[in-house]
Amino acid sequence: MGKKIRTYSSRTSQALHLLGSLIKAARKRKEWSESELAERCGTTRTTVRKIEQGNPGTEIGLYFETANLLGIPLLADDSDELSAIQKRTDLELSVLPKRIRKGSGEVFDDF
Amino acid sequence: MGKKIRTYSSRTSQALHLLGSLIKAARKRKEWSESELAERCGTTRTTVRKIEQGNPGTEIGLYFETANLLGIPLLADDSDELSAIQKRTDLELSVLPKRIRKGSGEVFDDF
DNA sequence: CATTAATGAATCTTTAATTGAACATTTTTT
DNA sequence: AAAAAATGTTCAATTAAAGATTCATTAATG
Repeated sequence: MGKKIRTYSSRTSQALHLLGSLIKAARKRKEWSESELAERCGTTRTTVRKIEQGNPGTEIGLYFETANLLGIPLLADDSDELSAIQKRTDLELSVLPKRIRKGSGEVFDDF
Repeated sequence: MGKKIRTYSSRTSQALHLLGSLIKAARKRKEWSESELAERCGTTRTTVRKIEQGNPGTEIGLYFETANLLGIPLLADDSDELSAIQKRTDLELSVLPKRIRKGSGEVFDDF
């Protein structure tokens, strides 16, 4: 009966709202209408609209596609930097235990 | 008949894969199992798993919630910085035209 | 080495998002 | 002021994700 609602931290809402605004501003700088952006992203105006509003329920892939298309760098400024960070992360993962067991006691704060 | 498949740019896939790896590494540093993280995020292991794999179809809200919980800063280092950027973006939006018309000719590269 | 729990993986149901459409509103241009 | 196009808003139908469950595998522990 009670619908199951998902809640998000204010930090998440804040960050998503900002991301949406950044996308909207970038689109206007490029002089693209909502429909134009939607077409370029392979989606619809309805969805572009949700993205620009910072909707949490929208799939991350479309957010990233949109941001990329508009030249908004996420996580890193370029593909090479993404690779570099990926490499470091993989290295760290190879050092961390493959599985975490409760009560293992150890603390891994060496990074 | 043919299923409609959505494709993503390599840049998007790369960034999402990295984000998943960053989340996985952060979880292990905190010594949380997949189930533990899922519970804390208000979701399930199935979904946490998709996130750590960088699945593009998963909702962005859960990605952000997870990252926040693990102390991975997205877009800005803290809430105050988010607010500051939001303020600047709103200002820019107030200057940009409310609607974009094709063939308006003008170029807005003053930012 | 035996035990135990985390991870990997697959399937099915439930739930929600994307899509596509239509229409009203409002900004921008002529 | 009129026209045209972008934006705001709502809705039903389609499609896909989240959730729940089960089972196999394998790393970590005593």
